[in-house]
Amino acid sequence: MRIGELAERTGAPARMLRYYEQHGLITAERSPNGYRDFPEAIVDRVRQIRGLLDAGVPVKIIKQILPCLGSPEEIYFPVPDPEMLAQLEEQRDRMTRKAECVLRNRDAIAAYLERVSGTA
DNA sequence: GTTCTGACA
DNA sequence: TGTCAGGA
Repeated sequence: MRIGELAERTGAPARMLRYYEQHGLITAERSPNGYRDFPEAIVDRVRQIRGLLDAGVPVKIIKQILPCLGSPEEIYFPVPDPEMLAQLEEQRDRMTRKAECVLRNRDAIAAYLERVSGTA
């Protein structure tokens, strides 16, 4: 499929899909006319990438763990690389802190909403 | 009409 | 990331 269709099916703008390809997050064949030709399977891959990106995982890290993502959403390393493991641990901690921050703000907003709902 | 590359308020 | 340019 061409980039336009993939964009519609994944919700990721064509602009971003080209960006992902540039950074090796996804690969695409080339039609005679130069257009990118994406395989059916990358729809799920793009969704995984977007999920990671939305979670705040930098492209650099995604590039490392992407090849370890099976069809499901599980992560496993057949041969754990010490350096990669260290980076993933840092990433995990960053995500933990961010998650806690998000939760705190959600609770603050929820509390505010409860108070004003009584006012209205 | 759709996509391509490169660049930037 | 959005968007414009200049081509194909």
